[in-house]
Amino acid sequence: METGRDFIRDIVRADLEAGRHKNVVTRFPPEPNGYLHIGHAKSICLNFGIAQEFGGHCHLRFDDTNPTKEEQEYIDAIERDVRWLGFDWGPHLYYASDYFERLYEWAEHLIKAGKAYIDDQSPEEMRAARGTLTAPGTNSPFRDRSVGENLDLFRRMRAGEFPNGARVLRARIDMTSGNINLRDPVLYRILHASHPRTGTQWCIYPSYDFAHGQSDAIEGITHSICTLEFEDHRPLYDWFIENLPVPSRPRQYEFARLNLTYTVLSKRVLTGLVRGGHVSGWDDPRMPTIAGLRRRGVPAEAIRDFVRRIGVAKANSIVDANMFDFSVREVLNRTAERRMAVLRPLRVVIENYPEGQFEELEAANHPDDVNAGTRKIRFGRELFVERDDFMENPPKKFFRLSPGNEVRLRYAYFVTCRDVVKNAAGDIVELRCTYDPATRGGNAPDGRKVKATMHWVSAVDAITAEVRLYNPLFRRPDPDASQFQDDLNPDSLEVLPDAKLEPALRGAEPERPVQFERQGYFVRDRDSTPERPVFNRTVGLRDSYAKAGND
RNA sequence: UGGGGAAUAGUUCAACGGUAGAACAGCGGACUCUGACUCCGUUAAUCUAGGUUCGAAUCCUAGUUCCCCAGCCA
Repeated sequence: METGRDFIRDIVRADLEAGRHKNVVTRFPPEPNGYLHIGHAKSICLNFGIAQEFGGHCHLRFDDTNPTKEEQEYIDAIERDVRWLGFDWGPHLYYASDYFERLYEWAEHLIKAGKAYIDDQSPEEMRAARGTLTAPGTNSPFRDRSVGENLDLFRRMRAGEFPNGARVLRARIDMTSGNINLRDPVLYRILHASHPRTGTQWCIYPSYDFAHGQSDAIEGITHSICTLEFEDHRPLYDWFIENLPVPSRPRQYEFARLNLTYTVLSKRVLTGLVRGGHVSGWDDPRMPTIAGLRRRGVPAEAIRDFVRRIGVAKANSIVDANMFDFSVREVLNRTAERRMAVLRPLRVVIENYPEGQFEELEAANHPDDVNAGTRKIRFGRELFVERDDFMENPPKKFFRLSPGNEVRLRYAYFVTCRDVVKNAAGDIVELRCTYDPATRGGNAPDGRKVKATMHWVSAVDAITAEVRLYNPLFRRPDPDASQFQDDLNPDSLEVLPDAKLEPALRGAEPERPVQFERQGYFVRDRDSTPERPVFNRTVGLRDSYAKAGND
């Protein structure tokens, strides 16, 4: 097992060596209020990865303390996505809501110790009394209620005697603290709402701060790993652990969340994209969600490889999306079988090939893997080639088809363009070519070379398909999350309605990407029908010709 | 002007007082029945200023810049 080197693994290793724990226990704690995205994948790989590497285990725990935002659909989707990513929580599936009763008892414990009180202030009053970043807060007029009164009020809160927002339970810590999280944080609020798991059993719910660390302690989590924005919650996390009779002593560590160029990894924004109809759903292949990436054809292995490459640190950063594409190509180049498909077809007639005649040629399924075997493809008088592979007036560096130029049709013959047929509007509608029968299979006996090999599809055999090309959802490398609509890329989806596929693609399976030679990696989409397959482009092949500015 | 963090090639991450290194991106080349893959070469960095030390990215001091925090969200 390759053990990565990062500051968190260093800490875990040191703790184990020092005998502070005999077993490492981590957890991935999503709130079920949206789908998981590539940023969560970083956390999942970190938490489950550490557990694997050090022989411990990792819990999946839903942080379901806010019933107004959480849904069963998200719980199901999250489980599915974590599993698909390749991780297993075994029997360790938990919910913060499993601990509601114990958390309630611990709240009473704090009240009895004089360390928590019921505040009747309105949200506005509380905000005003909290002070500012530079000015201290002021004590609530309800801060010194008796233990008896606090207990009575808290029990009546639980009993449902008060409407939403009427009162809260707060910790009594320090309204003048420089750390605003310590200015008497809210522990419980009244929420008359149905919870996906506890139904209407409760009408008061613990806050994140009051639930998270205690849940960690209950489960015996040794290393509670979260993102940087929780760094200044750590003193509060520790305060609860120290002031409550918890069964273990977890510690929180923070790392920098993932950012990727040309995308936004914010649940708020992703939810906005879905609800605003900017995408077709959480699994729209343009989405950076796990479900979207899966539908686009990205293998789980590529996501894991990517996460390994980017490392873990505490500095805010934005990873170049090229790194992600690299990992995707890395896996797909190795695993995807090759096929030929013409995305934007241009008809070719081989003038010296007999009408009605066909022959079978053999094509390799993978250039570097003979075990992948071969398949037969049919050649005939009428073919399709890529429109981009022909230029009537080619620039100097263009090696593909042009009038008078000879190229190779992959696995077939050398052909030469003899004539260009246009319609009344002047558009090229057909190419007239000749082939050299001596070059069957793709090599010339006289040793002459061609500078280009092109993919093609036999016209009578071709399957017509819809192909969807995806471009970044945002047009700026660093989109403004607060007004993401302004930065949306209007060309993020490009639909090619008339692609021509070789017949072997009829049996393409979902989640089994193939390479369309010279184009990229594609996968069959679930929108396919028997009559009309639909393919998604997972990622294009690198194209040094286009990159050189030769579009 | 409060509290908490972070600063190393264009980007992401290493170097844990002892030769600043990798990956991605870029550039150049080789190979090629995918202008792919692969291979070779190459450009390129310690936030600033002092100090400690034989020796500092690393330790100390002062400063600069960036990020997070004023939900009854997580």
